[in-house]
Amino acid sequence: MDARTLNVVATRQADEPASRQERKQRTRQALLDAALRLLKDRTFDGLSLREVAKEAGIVPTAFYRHFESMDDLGIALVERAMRSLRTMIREARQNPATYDDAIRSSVHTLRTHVRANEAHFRFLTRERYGGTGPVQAAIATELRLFASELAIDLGRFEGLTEWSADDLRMMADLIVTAMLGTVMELVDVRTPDPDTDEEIAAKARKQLRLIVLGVAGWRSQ
Amino acid sequence: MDARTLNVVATRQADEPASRQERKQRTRQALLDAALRLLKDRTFDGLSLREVAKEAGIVPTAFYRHFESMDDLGIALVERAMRSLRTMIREARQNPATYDDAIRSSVHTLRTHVRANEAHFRFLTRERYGGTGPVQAAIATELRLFASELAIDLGRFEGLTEWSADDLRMMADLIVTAMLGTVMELVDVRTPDPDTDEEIAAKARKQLRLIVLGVAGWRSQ
DNA sequence: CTTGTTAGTGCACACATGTTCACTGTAATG
DNA sequence: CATTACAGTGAACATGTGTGCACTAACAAG
Repeated sequence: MDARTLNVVATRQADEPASRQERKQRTRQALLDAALRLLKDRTFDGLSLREVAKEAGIVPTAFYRHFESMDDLGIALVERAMRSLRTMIREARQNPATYDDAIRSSVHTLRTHVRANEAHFRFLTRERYGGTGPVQAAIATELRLFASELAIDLGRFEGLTEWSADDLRMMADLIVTAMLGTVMELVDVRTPDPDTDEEIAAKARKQLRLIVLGVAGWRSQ
Repeated sequence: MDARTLNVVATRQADEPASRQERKQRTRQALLDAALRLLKDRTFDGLSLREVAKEAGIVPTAFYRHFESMDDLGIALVERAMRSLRTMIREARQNPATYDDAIRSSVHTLRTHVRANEAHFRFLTRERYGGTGPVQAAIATELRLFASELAIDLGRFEGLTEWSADDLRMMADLIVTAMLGTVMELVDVRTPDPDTDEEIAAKARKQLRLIVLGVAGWRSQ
């Protein structure tokens, strides 16, 4: 049913001998991938060390050669997923001329990046809202940071240059929340096809347009 | 530390004898409450039957007299939590005169109801985004329904009477997402105090105002 | 009063879990 | 070539898990 084999460690490029640390990194990555794969229909704290080890094709005890606990693995996962997110943001940032261009291109890169890194984004959104413990905390921190940067970016748009930092932050938070909602929708589709994706993207664009239109009439109370 | 005792079953009103089915319902409720209590810092699928039974003060096997599985318990929990939500909505619905009144009173009832039923709302938001399986599905369905009703309500406001059903739905979804975000913030505060609550409420009001202001400039593309 | 129903008990089972420990084979280092 | 470092193994542990079964005691119905 699934092309990816269970024993990921065994799946190396044909017969690369590979150095020692290279192989180590490889199984470390295999553990992360295994976890990500299992997280498709399980919550992080409904996930056991043994399960992940088995899925990665190593014995449970070998897990400790790479992470000192599942929480540790979780944090590493957050870091990897956030790298995906940051890559996306950088691409979305190439200064757009108008609001409409910004919206259109942002939603486009969101859509493509989510589809290209489904597991990462699923993990991020799931654990952001549903998680507990260090993992949820780590994600919350990263996203707060991300919203701060967005607030700064927003401050450069016309009509927003006079806004207070507080108001910019509230708008940034609204946008982040709305976009995470969009990510959730994309990632929760069981069999993705371009039509439903476009539907979701269209809705996201409309939501952003609605928010942006509000700027014209805004005065802080 | 916590006033609520472990053995909830034993905690009945002094010495009410109570009928047979009354007592049954009582322990059923005790199981639901126990689960809700444990869910404060655990995910639903990181929750074991034995744990819940122990917290409720009964032996694991007695669990089956009330629910046939944990998923079953989960669904019952969704129903109870949704009753809280519906009660809230009904209160928020008393037809307000202006947009501003609607926003102010809605956010107020949101805030008070969330604080009065923290566990319910925490469960709802957590499992909405972070959950898997039947529980998450049940919540998703209920919230979709809720958004539909909100869309209809919105259609009666001035400036929105001409909107297409699709656009109303997209606006309703945006509002629901934003408000769930607010619920999350409220429920994630470790030590709630009126000041931070008011801060969160103020941000929610601003976000709603921003959205509503967008209505004036809207034309569907 | 007798009888049947049933919420809750206690024991048992076959697992799954996290972690420990002594081990092995092989790549890296001298 | 000899030695060391170390990723991965396999057996073992104490504990937690879901669930089956025979049970008890108290209530409800006849």
